[in-house]
This record gives sequence, C-alpha cells and structure tokens, in this order.
Amino acid sequence: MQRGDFNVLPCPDFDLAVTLDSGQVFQWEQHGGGFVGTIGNSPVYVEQHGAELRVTLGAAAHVERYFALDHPLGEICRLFPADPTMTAARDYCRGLRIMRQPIWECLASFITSSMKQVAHIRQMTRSLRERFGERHQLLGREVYAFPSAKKLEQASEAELRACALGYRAGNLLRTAQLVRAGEANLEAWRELPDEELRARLCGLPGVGPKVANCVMLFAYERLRAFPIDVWIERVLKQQYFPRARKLTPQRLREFCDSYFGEHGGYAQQYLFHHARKSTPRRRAAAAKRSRRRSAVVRKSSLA
DNA sequence: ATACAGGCTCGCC
DNA sequence: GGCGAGCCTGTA
Repeated sequence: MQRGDFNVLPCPDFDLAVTLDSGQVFQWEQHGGGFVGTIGNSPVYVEQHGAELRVTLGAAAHVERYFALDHPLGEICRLFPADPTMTAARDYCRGLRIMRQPIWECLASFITSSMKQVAHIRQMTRSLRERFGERHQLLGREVYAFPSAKKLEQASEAELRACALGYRAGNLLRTAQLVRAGEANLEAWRELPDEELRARLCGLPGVGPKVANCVMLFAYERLRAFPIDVWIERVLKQQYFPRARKLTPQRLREFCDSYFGEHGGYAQQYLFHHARKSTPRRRAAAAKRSRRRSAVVRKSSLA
C-alpha cells in the first residue's frame, strides 16, 4: 500500500490498538497492519505508526472526531486522583481514549451487552451488521455499517434472536421502535443535563444505570459518567474499601462520583482496562471459586 | 459437562 | 422500595 493512498494525521497521546481493545467499541477487526470498520456509514481503514495515523482517503476528519483526538489526554490523566491504584492504571493504559461513537450504534450495542463478555458482544453486533447493515467493500473486504433503528425496527424479534441476542432481542426491538417513532429523540437528548439524560436513557427497554452510563460516556461525551460493572466493583472494593464489611451500591456510587470527579469516566475506563488485562483469566476464575467456597462455608456455619 | 458471564426486569415481600 | 429469580447463549 502506498503512503499516497492514505490521509495522514497526527495523533499524539494515542494508542489505537489499546483503545479498540478497551471494551468501549466492538466492531473493529484487524486487517493488514491496521483495522477496518465503519464510522457512521463510511467504511474506514486505519493504521498507526507512532504518533501518526494513516487512514482511508477522505476519512481523516471523521477519524479525528471518532477517536476524540482533541481530548487533552495529558491534562485529563494529570487530574486523576494521585493514589497508587489509579497511577498504576494510568501508566498501564497510556494512549487510551474515550471515543465519540454514534449514539444509536452505541446504545444498541450496549443493550446487547448485558450478561455477556466482550467476545459475545462482538459476535452479536457483527451478526446484526451482517444481516441488517449496509454493506461496503474496502481493501478487498466486506465491512458493514451498523443498522439504523428504522432498519432494526422492521425486523421481527425472531430475526433478532437469530443473531444470538436471546432475551435482549425484545429490548432492542422495542427500543428501536421508540427511537424510530421519535419518542426517544437521541440527538435532541444531547442538550439535556446529565441527570435528565440518564433518566431518559433508563426509560428505554433493556437500559439500566450501567448501560445508560456507558452510552453517556461513549456516545454523549459525558466524561463524568462512571459505569459500575462487576470488574470495576471488584477493583474498587479491593483497592479503596479493603475492609468494609458491607458497602451498599449507593455508597459506592457516591464515592465514585465524588472521588474521581470531572473525568471519572476516563478514570473508570483506565481502572477497568487495567484490571481486565492484567488479571490472568485463571486467577480471576480461581478467585471466583474461592469466593463461592467461602460463601458456602459461611452458609453452612450459619446453619 | 455445566456453571456462569462487563445486567435488566418483574414479581414478590 | 428492596430483594431475588429468570432470562438466552457461548465460553471456559
């Protein structure tokens, strides 16, 4: 591939591979030395060489916005709380950026995410793209845009279930209907303050606080939004409340919002990625088993 | 093989 | 208004 076939743009403080592997987006696939995917309806190839990106001709502006290359990452990281846990995560995740995803695509993807691991989410959303999305050719490959709400609304629940969505199919379908009908005007919701936006999102089928916070963070640029999932909960309890006997979800929530502050979402993503990538699977599984064992022990000693 | 995942919802108390 | 079970499917 000739250099002239690409647009080149600078990307200081950015690590493309880490960002794409951090659990905020599920579509990008490796191709050659880079990745293929779509930004909105445009097929895009992007590869990183040090502090510059080479991208499909004409896509530079989209890429810059999508990957939030304008976020002042150095400053954001400097403002993290200066504790050992946060510092380790910051050093581990250098170049990880919170992206700006199209709202519907992000919302729909996270509706499918409940009780699923990243690999599953990738499969389900790829299946949705391949069956319902617009097809493009790029570098001899086929890439598919994420299907619009209108397109998904026309599907039957059975067709969505065929994408391995299980019980999530009904939620996705009903949310697509609300979006299509304009009852949920996702673009207009950009104007809402955080609390109201969260409330609106939580009013959609299949959307609770965790999913709502993901969508706020990854699509609505609400960098305070702090999704709490089982990984983050584990990290927070171990690192910040090692001896708390009972810590209610509400107290944990209050701690996150006040302690991590303005860029809490970034802090969350760094803690999350660090925990997920630096905890060997076997160790995580072993920890789980031992927790279960001790739960059994507690129960039997109660009886 | 068989629990169990990066949750949400509804029904029960 | 808090708590727990059930939901589908792929994976370890």
